[in-house]
This record gives sequence, C-alpha cells and structure tokens, in this order.
Amino acid sequence: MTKTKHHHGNLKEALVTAGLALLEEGGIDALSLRKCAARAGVSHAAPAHHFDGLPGLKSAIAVEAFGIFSSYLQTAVDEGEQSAQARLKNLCRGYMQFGLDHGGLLAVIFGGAGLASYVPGAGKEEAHAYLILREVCAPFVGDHDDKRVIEAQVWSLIHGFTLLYVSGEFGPPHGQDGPFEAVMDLLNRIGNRPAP
Amino acid sequence: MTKTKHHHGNLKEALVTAGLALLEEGGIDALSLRKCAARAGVSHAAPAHHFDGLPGLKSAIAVEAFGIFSSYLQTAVDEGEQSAQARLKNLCRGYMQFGLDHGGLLAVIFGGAGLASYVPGAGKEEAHAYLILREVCAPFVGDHDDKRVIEAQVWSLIHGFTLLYVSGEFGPPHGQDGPFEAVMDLLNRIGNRPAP
DNA sequence: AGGCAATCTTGACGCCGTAAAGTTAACTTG
DNA sequence: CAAGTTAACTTTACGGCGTCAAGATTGCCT
Repeated sequence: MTKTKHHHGNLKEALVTAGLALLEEGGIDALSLRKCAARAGVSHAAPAHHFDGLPGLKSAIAVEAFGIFSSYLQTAVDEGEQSAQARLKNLCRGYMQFGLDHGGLLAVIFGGAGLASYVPGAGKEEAHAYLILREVCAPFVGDHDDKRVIEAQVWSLIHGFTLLYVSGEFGPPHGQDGPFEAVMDLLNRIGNRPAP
Repeated sequence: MTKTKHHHGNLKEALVTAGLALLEEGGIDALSLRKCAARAGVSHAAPAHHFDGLPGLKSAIAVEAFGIFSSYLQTAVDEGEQSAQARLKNLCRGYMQFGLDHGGLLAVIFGGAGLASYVPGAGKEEAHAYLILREVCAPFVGDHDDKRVIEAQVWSLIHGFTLLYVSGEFGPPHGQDGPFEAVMDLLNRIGNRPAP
C-alpha cells in the first residue's frame, strides 16, 4: 500500500472508481482513459499497464457497474408488495429507475461486447442479475414452458422500454410514470398467471 | 451543379451519403466528420458550413437512416401473410432484421437526441415509421383502450429484443430465429385479439 | 549486494472536432 | 459591365484523445 512516485498502491481499482465517477457525472461520452488517469493522480499512459486499452478499462468498469445494477434490482424486488406479480413489476421498475438514475452506467453495461464477457465465472448463468431475473420469473413458468422464453420476454420488454423512455421517446421522463404502468400491463399476460 | 474548386455542387447531400456508407461499413464508431469530408472529396473543415458540428451531421444522417428504416419496415409488413397477427409479427421481424443488417444505422437513429428531432414536420406523429406502427397495431386496440399503450408495448418489446439480440445476449444472432419466435409469442396476448 | 521485473513517467504520433483567417467563385447591385 | 458582397471551401492551428516506445524509479528475489 505504499504510495511512492512510481507505485500508486492500487491503481487498478482507483481507475475503475474514477471511471464510474466520470460516468455518473457526464455520461458515457465523459469517459476517457486520460481523464481516469488524471483523476487517479497518475500519468496518461499508466492505465496501459493494467488494462488492455480503453476497451479493457471499459470492461472492468462494466463489471463493477453490472454489480451495482444487480444490487439495484435486488433492492427494488425486495421492497414493496411481495406477490409474484408485484415482484415482477418491482424488478422492471428498478430496471427503469436505474436507467434514469445511472444512464452512464447502463450505457457502459450494454454498450460493450455483451454481458457474458463481464461476469467473472465461466457462464453468464451465475451473474447476480440473471439469478434475480430467473427467480422473479420462475412463478410464471408453466410446467411445459421453457423458462428462458419467459425471461427473454420480460428482459426484452423492460430493456426496450427503459432505453426508449430514457431517451425521451415516450415524452419527458420526469413526469408521471404513466408510460411505465402502461407498458408493464403487458406483464399481466405473461406465462401462466400464478396464484396471487 | 458546377463543381469548381470552391463549390462542390451538393456537398450537404454528399456528406450525408458518405456518412451512411461509413456507418454501413464500420458501424457507429467509424463515423467521423473528417472521414465524411474526405469521402466527399472536400477539406475537413468544409462540413461546418452545412451542419452544426458533428451532432448536426449525425442528425442529418439519422433523418436519412430513419427513412431507410421506415421503408424496411413497410416492406416487411407488406410481404408474407397479411392477417393482423402476421402483419404485427412481420413488422417486428423487419425491425430485428434491420438491426442485424444495418446496426450502424440503428445506432445513429436511436443513439441521438431522440427521434422527435429527426422528423421534418412539427410533431413526430407524421413520421412514416410511426404511421406503420400505428396502422399495424390498430386491429389490436379495443374500443376502450388507449392505442398509444398498445403501440408502446409493441415498440418496447421489439426494440429491447433487437438490441439484446444484436449484441449477442440471446446467443450468437446468426443461428436460427428461435429467440425471435419465443419473444414474439408475447404478441399473441397483446390487446384485443382481432379476428383472424 | 546485485539483478530483475513490475510500475509509472515522458515524449511522440496520428486522428479527432473545432475555430479563425485566408482564398476563390458566384451572385447582386448600380 | 464593373464593383461590392456573400457564400463555399481551404489552410492553419489548437487541444483532447488512444496508443506506442523509451526511460526512470521502485520493490522483490536470489
């Protein structure tokens, strides 16, 4: 942990933290290698020793952002009403709210080479966000249904709505959540409706 | 139309055309003011006299791309089976196929300041793509339904699916269209089911 | 103590968007 | 038709960007 002229201590982590801050402050366009380096108090070429260029740094930031995203979803699912329908809508509301509150993080998560490359383990199946999605969708999967179909339907619907909503296609996103409720009504028809 | 040393003839159009070509060849990252200018045979500062910087050029390109997108959707809707259900699925298939075939154009269309700023008229309601969406959704709008709800549901679902599918979240997009059919099954439950 | 590898700095290169000033062509006006 | 004006484009320059190559410093290992 000694911080001398040529040894920062934990530069890798500091660069990722700086990147997250830049994303929160100025969105995806504000993220640059040189600004991360400057914010970490290091020369512009230092990051090259820890990441494979800008894409590598972005990937490392995306891993962290994906973790924050997952926590966000978990919190949203667990609060409020706890029926299967409500938990499904809670998940979607958390997804949308994350897009509104942390657009830069969402952009770095989904603007890269795919989520599969961010999860540390072998397959994407172990990522926290996937587990939440699977668990929340489970009550809606009928005996003869493919659970991946239900999950893909929910994911597509909320992902598309969030991106369109955040970019203002359904009107200014700061008003009532009418559009959200309207689109999420489609969830009431998904899969096998579970007992309330 | 005289093309002298200081008068290109129709530079504005040439720059947009060059931009579309760059997008098709190298995606959104390959689009730059200087490359558009070079491809149009003009100095790098020339575009400034026709567009308000790079965002202005991108907007002009997005207008054109949006027109291509609309034609793409119209063609998809009009071919194949012509039941209301089939036309709805045709629309979505065209949306997805456009994302696969012209990812750069889709990125410039939805990566900017919102579609509303691209349509020439006053409101977005007159844009061709909106008219197609509205027309295809109309048979599913019940007497006491808000048609905008149905349209937003369809748009969100196909938009989210397309972006996730193109970026590989449902597996390599070059295989069978299983994911598409699976997600689009949700459309069978939308609105009031019309007579076949 | 000596050697070595990791870490960070410095400098340079080419590409980028943008602004300012200069040049040429076309149009307008008397 | 000649002079003045405007529009279109070029040239030059600046700072920021990602990236590479070379050099300096540090800590570890033998």
